[in-house]
Amino acid sequence: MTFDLFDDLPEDSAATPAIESLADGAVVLRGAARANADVLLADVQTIVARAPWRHMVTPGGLKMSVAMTNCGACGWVSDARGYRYDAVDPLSGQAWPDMPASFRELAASAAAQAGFAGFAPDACLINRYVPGTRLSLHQDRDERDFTAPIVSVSLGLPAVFLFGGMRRADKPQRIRLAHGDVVVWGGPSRLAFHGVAPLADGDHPLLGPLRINLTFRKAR
DNA sequence: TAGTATCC
DNA sequence: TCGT
Repeated sequence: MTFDLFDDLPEDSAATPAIESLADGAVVLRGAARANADVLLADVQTIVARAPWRHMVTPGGLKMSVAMTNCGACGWVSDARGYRYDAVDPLSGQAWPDMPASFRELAASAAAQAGFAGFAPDACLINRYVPGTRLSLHQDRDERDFTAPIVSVSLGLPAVFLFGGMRRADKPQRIRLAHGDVVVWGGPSRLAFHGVAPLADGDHPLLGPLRINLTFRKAR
């Protein structure tokens, strides 16, 4: 029997190519974070113990549906004053938790596989999605230096990632991201509009009804 | 990047 | 305008 090797692959580990190209400078690394997912998730729990999940408020005064926290030298924050990176967690008045080695190593390895050698992120935004929550189309443009890529790690429930172009009006590609998938975008696509479609219901073996996303940036 | 109205 |  020729296909025995594929019979037991879980649904989120389809026999797709390891690397898929989305655009110039943008790739999906299928399953790149799967092997270390348990370590990554344990590290998320440690971070959340010190920097709890919170729903940030946009400059327009609306509460975001996705819960967030950060680790690293600086963290992305949004409030009535706007979007920015801050070395201090406004909830605790303390520095954000250190970025774990598991995070740094995964981010650097994924970036290198995508053609961005030497990626050393100083910020990791951690997003928690429950079914029904979404992130509408936006650009990551609060960083000081756009030469470094963005590295985005998907854990838990699958999501539809929206990857657009340089103009908000550009029709986004819809990319299904499963547990362990990593997206890297940089260079020509560094400022591409992107977002996440409303999360579908589901129950993940490790996370239950949750999706957790790690987004690594070089903010300063 | 304040605050609000409105729409895809 | 990383929101509804």
